[in-house]
Amino acid sequence: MNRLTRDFFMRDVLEVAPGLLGKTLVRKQENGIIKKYLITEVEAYKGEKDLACHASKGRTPRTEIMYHEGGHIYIYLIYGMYWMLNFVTAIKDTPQAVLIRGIEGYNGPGKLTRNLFIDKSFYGENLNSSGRLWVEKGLKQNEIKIKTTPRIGIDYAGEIYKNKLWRFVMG
DNA sequence: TCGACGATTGCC
DNA sequence: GCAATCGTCGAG
Repeated sequence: MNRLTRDFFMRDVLEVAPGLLGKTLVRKQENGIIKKYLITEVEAYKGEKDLACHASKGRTPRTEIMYHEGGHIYIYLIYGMYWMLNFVTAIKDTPQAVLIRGIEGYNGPGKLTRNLFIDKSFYGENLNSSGRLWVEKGLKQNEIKIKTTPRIGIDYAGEIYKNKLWRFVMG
């Protein structure tokens, strides 16, 4: 079995996020067909101090899952139209998540979820046990070049956090 | 209850 | 450049 285990996601988000580049996102559709995509672009959102992180506003019904242990799926709707796919990281009570921004073939977090038919119903599912979405090994870490940049669309996050190089792109 | 706003996208 | 479109959250 190539599925990444709980331990992979139980680390700090700044380790997990770049570690997800080159890994394989696996989606099993309702008709049983399995599709696999290399992960090419991610962003890290780290804790209540990170003003770009939804958890900066504390524990709410929406952010609740980020306070659980790594490996859970955090999904939310943005601009009334697009579902954003995130993976919770680290141990319990440290709200962190990785936004999956791009996979091979689809660039853009909204287009990605639309094409893979991922929506609110995935909220709270666990990548260790889900029968329809998980992550597997992919490229070897030494085969990958990683570029870092500031995160997209978070100008409101204040000078410190909007400039953090927490977007990771493969290639 | 109400209003403001957003980790985006695609069209003008 | 800007509208689409609606769940979430804090204020009233």
